[in-house]
Formats: sequence, C-alpha cells, structure tokens
Amino acid sequence: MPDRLPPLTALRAFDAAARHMSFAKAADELHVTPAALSFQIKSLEAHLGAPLFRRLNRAVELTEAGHALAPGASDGFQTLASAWRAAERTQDNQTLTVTAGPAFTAKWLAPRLYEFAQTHPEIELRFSASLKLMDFGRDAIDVAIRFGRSADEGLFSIPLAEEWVCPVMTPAMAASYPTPESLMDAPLIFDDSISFIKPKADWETWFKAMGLTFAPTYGPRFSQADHALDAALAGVGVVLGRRALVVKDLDDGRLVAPFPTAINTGVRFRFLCAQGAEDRPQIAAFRAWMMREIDKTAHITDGLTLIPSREIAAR
Amino acid sequence: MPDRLPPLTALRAFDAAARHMSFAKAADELHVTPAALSFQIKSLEAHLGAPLFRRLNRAVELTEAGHALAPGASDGFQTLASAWRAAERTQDNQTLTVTAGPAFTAKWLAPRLYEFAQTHPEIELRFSASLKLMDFGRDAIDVAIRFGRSADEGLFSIPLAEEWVCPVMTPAMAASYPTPESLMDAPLIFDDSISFIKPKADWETWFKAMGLTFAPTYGPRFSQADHALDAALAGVGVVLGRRALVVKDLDDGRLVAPFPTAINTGVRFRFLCAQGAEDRPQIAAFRAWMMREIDKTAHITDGLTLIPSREIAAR
DNA sequence: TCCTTCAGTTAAGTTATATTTAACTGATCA
DNA sequence: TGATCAGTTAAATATAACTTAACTGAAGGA
Repeated sequence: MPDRLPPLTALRAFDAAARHMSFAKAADELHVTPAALSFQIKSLEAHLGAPLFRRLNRAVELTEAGHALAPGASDGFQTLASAWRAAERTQDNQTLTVTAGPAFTAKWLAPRLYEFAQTHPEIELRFSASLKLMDFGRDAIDVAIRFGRSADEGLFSIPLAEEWVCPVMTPAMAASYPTPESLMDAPLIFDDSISFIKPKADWETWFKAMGLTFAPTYGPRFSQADHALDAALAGVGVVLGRRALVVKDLDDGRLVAPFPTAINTGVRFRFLCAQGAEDRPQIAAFRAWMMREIDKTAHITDGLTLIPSREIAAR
Repeated sequence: MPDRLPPLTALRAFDAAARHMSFAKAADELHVTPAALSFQIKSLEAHLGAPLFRRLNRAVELTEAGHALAPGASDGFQTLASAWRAAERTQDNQTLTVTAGPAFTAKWLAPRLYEFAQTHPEIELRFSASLKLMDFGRDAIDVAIRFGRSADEGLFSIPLAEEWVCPVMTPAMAASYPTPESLMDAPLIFDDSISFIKPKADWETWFKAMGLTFAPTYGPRFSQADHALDAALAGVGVVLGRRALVVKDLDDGRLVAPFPTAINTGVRFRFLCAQGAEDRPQIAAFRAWMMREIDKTAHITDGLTLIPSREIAAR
C-alpha cells in the first residue's frame, strides 16, 4: 500500500535534522559528514519540489512543509526502530522478560524465583509488574501472565490452573472459628481485586454456598489481592483467598483453609506470549517450569468441593 | 534517538514481502526484479543474524523474528508515507479541505459556499463534516472550525465572532408571542448541542436574564443545533438560536429575534490550521473570506443587549 | 575594523549499495 | 515427463551515498 515514498536515507537525514534542528548534530548522529547530510536534505527537497528548512544565519528552521513532515517522520522511524529491536530480541535466548500483575508477582512468582534460577542458570529473568496490556512487539516483553476468561486473538495463550477461592486464615485464628456459621462473627477481609468478575465470588456468595444468608460489608478492604493476603497472614482476619495466590502459604502451613468448600470462579490465569514465540528455549523452559510448579501443588484441591459461582448465583 | 536501524531499503523490501507474503508480488510493488528483492531480504537477514522468512516449496512464511518485525515495519512505513503525503499536500494550492461540525457546515458554510466559489474559482473546496479532533498532519485537513473556549497548543488559532444565543422564531410565530412572559406559554425547542458549556446558556438562563423564574423541560429536544433550527424554521416552535447559525436566517427574514436580550456564552467558534499554514494562499483566502462574511452580518448584534452567562449565573 | 568561528553549501572523486540480466534449483501440476 | 512457478545465485553495471577539501556569509570578540 505505501506508495511513492521519497528516498529513505534522505528522509532519515531529514528526521535527524528536524529532531536536532541542526544539520551538524544530525550528521553527527548518523555518523556522516555535514556535507553528506546537506546533500541528502537537498535531494529530499528536490523530490518534494519545495524547501523543508529555512536556512538562517546561524540556525535552521522548518518550513511549513517541514512542519508537516517532521512529526510523522520521527514517529515512523521510531516505530521501525522498535520493530527492529523486537526482531533482534527474538534472537536473544539469554533473557526472559515476564510481566504479571502485582499480586501474582508477589505471591506466586517471587517465592518461586530462586528455584527457577537454580534450574535455569543460563536464563536471566526480568520482571515487569504491571496490569496494563502489553504489546509483545512494542514493549520488551516475552511472556505475560494475565487473569481473565477468554484467550486473546493472535497470541499464544494457555490457561493455568482453575482459580477458586475459599476462606483462609492463620492456624491460630482457625482455632477460634470452627464452623462456617462462626465465620459470621469473624473479622472478614475483603479482596476487591476480583470484584469485577461476573458471577460474584465474594463473601456473600461463599456463605450462600454454605446454605447461609449473610452479606457482610464491614471490614478492611484491599484493592490488591496480595495486600489482603498479607493482612490475613498478619492475623488481621479471614480472607477469601485465590488459589494461585494462597497455594504456597497453605502448603507451607502459614495459612489454613478449614472449610472444604471453594467457589470456582470460572476465570483463570493465562500464560500469554507472541504467536510462534512459545518454542523459544527460554519461553518453553519457563512455561514447562510453571506447569511443573502448578502440578506440585495440585494436591491442594484434593478433598475440596468446588462449586461454580454460576451455580451458586442460580440458586 | 532511533539508533541502529538496518538498511532501510532492505527493511522496505521486507515490509512489502511480508504484506504480500510473496517475494514476486513485493518485487512487483517496488518495481524491481525478484532477484533484487531476494537479495535485499538476504541482506536484512544477515544484519539480524537469523532468517525472517521460511522458504517453502511454493510459498514463504514468516519466522518468529519475521512475525516480530512485520507489524511494526508496516506501521512505520505507513506513518512515513502519510507524513510525506502531508508534506506534499502543503505544496498544493488548488485544494482546500475544511472540517467543521454538522451544524456549522449546514447553517454557516453551506449557504455561503456559492459565494466563495465565485470569488475564488481557482480553489477547489472540500468538506469533511465531523466533530472529532483531527490531526492536521495525519488527516488530509487544512482548516478546522471548532467550537470551544481555549486555543489549542501548537496550532494557529483565531477566534471568530462572539457566540451569543437568543430566542428566534418564524415571523408568524413572533406575532403570537409579543412579550418575554408570553414565551412561557410558547412551544419551546431545546438545543442540547450547547448543553455542555459551563455557565449554562439554556432557556432557564434566558428567562432569568429577563427577570423571570421559569425552568421549562417539556418540548422537542435536538442533539444537533441545525436540527433544532430546522424545526424552528418549520414553525414548530421557538429556539435559543446560536448567533453563527442563525445569522443568515435572521438576515434573510426567515427567522426573527423579537427580544433584544441575548446570552453571551463566552465560547466562540475558532478557525484552526497548522502552525505556519496560515499563509498558504488558499488558507489565507478562506480566512479572509470568513472574516468578511462575519463582518457583513455584524449589524445583527446592533441593538442587542449581550449579558454574559457568567453574570446571569451569579445573580 | 578585522579576524576567527560557526553552520551550512558546493564540486569532484571514491566507495558502497542496489539492481539487472541470465542461468539455475526444486517443487507442483497437467 | 515437461511446462511452469517461486525463489536463488553470480557477475556485471548503474546509481546512490559519502568523503575530502575548498567556499560562503553571518556573528561576535579583540
């Protein structure tokens, strides 16, 4: 589609000159002599049929045509440069950049990092804790862990373990609240991080699953799941813990889940990477390692009754 | 900033090949032989140190590196092409593309078009009726007429006439409603197009300016000012007409403004064009012509009392 | 005033890059 | 089996890009 472009070297010279507002500096940037740069810009102006710069005593300024061209030129070359960097990055099998939300980073990745580094000393792992959607091309991201229901178009995407929630607390606190009914008097912690999912997976839903009608609203609220868990770990109260985030603490006995009924949210964490990137050694290794780690803690679901939130909502 | 780019000709060859998924078609697009194209891509692959295409029996497909590069490359070249077109357009003094909202287009520009064409037969005028913000670089727009209070950064911007509103109606209808008080029983039309402006300029405000307390809510509502005016012209009722949009109809006697009190909204239409473009012949001509047209109807404000909406709100 | 410096230009010659022509490979398909 | 298609290769050539070196014209300090 892009037809009739001027000579690209000349356009590049113009871009550098426009950014620096100086031919000399532009020549420097491109590692050519000022003469070459001057010539390139002259040739570009010849192509256009009009000057792009107004040559002043000791400076240059853009003409109207130059003003029209400069921002797009800069933009275009930046896009090309970042695309090229993305292509170069695919040749790098030493580093692996993973992005995940703060909660998953803190409660799943961080505690397991040491183990990954042991198994794959050749891979330099980098983290970018952020929830905003990333473009695998533009941003320097290899793998994203995202929480959601559907697979994204045009990406390699595999679901991780089912995400259920159930009440978790410190062993000490569990002693004081032996039954689901007794939890109605317990200090409840609210994790608002999953309040957006459609059939709710909140305290009211869980009590409903237990045959109880109770819609608690008072208690500390956290917008980030890891903060809610930290509060529970500190003995502040009881929280509806998300499987992926509590599995380690349950395994290590820092938290317990005394009631064997969990709400299956229907939403999962997903492993995402660019189409075709799933075979790159460090990405394949990371994926295999994640899968192994999840398998290791699969037993946590044993003896639990999972009730889909959809089913509870329908009652 | 953009450092270490591969040879741009080679990158361009890659872009064409990736878009067509065929070296032959890409060679065709770039008007070179397939051999040249093959060579360019080979050189790009050498720069990267890895293949970008997998050569199959009778087709090519992108490798992972190719997948990483292709979208950005296409994007980048498209940006460059459109920037170049924008620069080319500044050399064109035959055409003039103006964008304005539907109401201004219908009620100000359209009725005066013929006259402009008479005075400037050499200029081919094009219209793009849209309210969305335009990028003078990207979109093929020379002049924008926009309604607002502040000037935009980095643009050439001059305010047009002060925009006031006052009740307008057909002469026939004016006969039945001789006083401001009587308007309280008149069929009132609501123009929601200026409902966003801060010190309101609505019916309640106008009645307040007349010392009357009346907040009408029933009556036909229009989201576009020109539709509200069309309704008034059809004799449906009385509308608070905006100066720029009613001036022609008042001048021609199709509408009358029997009450000499108008609300000064403090907001104006503005003439916008790219910085430096204000001197291009067709833009300068269009601007001068607009200013003359506004001057021609300046007398419409004679005898009117303009009360700033701010002042009415403060009462 | 004059001389120096700065920023960009010009011309001639050189080097590097891009392109063509023409012969070649290897797979598909009638 | 042979025609055709899609892409490759090699050698020759044309073109574009760059350098060196000399030049212009204005600003600014001694």
